[in-house]
Amino acid sequence: MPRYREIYESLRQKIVLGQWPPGHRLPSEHELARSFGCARMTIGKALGALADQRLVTRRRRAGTVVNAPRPQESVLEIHDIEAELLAAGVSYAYQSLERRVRRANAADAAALGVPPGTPVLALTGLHRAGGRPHALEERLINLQAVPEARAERFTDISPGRWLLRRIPWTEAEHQIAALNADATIARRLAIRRNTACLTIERNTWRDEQRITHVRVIYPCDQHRLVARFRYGAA
Amino acid sequence: MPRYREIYESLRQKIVLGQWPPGHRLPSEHELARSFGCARMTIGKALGALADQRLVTRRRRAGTVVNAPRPQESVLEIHDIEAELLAAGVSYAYQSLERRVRRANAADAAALGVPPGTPVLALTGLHRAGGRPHALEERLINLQAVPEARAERFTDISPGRWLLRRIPWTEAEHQIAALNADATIARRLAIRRNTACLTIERNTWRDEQRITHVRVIYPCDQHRLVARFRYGAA
DNA sequence: TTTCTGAATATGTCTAGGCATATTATGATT
DNA sequence: AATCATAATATGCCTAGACATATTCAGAAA
Repeated sequence: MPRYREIYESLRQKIVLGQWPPGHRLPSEHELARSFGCARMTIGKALGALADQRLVTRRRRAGTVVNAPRPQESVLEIHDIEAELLAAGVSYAYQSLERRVRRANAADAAALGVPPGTPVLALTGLHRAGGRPHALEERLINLQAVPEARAERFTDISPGRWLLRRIPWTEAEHQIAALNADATIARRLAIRRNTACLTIERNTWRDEQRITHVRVIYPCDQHRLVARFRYGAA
Repeated sequence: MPRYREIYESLRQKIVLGQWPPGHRLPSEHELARSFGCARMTIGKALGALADQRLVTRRRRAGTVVNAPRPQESVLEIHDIEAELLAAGVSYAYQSLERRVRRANAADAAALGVPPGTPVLALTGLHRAGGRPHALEERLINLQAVPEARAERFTDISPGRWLLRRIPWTEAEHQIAALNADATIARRLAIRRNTACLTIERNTWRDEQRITHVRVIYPCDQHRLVARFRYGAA
């Protein structure tokens, strides 16, 4: 284990176990370098890592101070449905239900964040796991950003995969919510009306330009999202 | 802007805009140092930041290689309910519905991850926003880990806040799911039976020791989780 | 051809020092 | 007492060089 990591761990312990409470000021880099017997830059690397993890705040002249624990922050991994199912050893298939090129109406424009009239590709499809409906996907693709999507049929390739391979994205936003299945959703997912479903909406950007908006609907018994977080660790 | 950050941004652009596709090998640190006219350590800092963001993978002798885009990873912030409501300018109150000290039964043991028979504190409470029910909370606290909770009544202080201030935690796991409100949930939240609800379950550890398990239930129209992610940025 | 061994190479880490800059503390002045 | 200029200080960033270590590549040996 490299020296700076040892120092990082040693300082981290003091913080997460409460020995150095929030607000406590750490010794200066010079002092730490002396006490650990290393160069100041090595200490700087360890303290920088603590700051990256938001365990401490560093300000010139003011020094390095222990932060209050963050509320509840977590890294959420929203996996590719296909990869997830294949990893679980379940067969996967994508089935196209609707495909339409149109000029964005008001709802499209709001969801995708483009001016009304922009050409969009609207797709609805079903992800099947082991032959049974697994999730319903409603997607809008901005054809100004991804003109080559116009030529693609998406009859049995998931548009998510297709896009992920082709279009580099720089920013994404997820919104997670619950909804009661209406008649259409219930029919397509082969569940009873009013069954609670988990929905994940995702907006994707490439440098200010909107690429796609997608809403994936999972029946409540088929999916949960898991997010794990270790306080002050990579 | 510091030099290493300029270099980081310059390299990042090449990657996220597809100029350097996945699999592409970057010039060596020495070459980059020469072309940017700086010391190797400055390049190392920039490349290290790219690696932290998982934009590249670095291996000795093999060099630095552009990664395939990550599936869909996001930073999820699950805010403290009270802070969230107060920030929105809505009044907040916590109302205790049940409080019971008992030895863990099978369900408690499974949820909290402790052996059956361990003393636990089981709490049920309602978060109210503007006087109306906002979320239902079901919590188990491991009294072996937090003995001082036995003395606390939790009649009008939210146990989440109380714990957050007192107990340093090192690891947390969230699970997000949807469920149909049963009769009890519906009554307590003043919603109709079968209304879809978003549930967030959270397990908290302190160095291997389980501290608490909590499930928060939100009616579908009262809450959505938002997670944002910038590809390759802090 | 295959396998092994050593050389080359890129990164990983570290040192010892330097200048820059933000912020705080201090002391002088009003 | 209040304000302001100045000095002290801690971090932020950087250089130039060094040794360590993992990995690959090329050539030698079987």
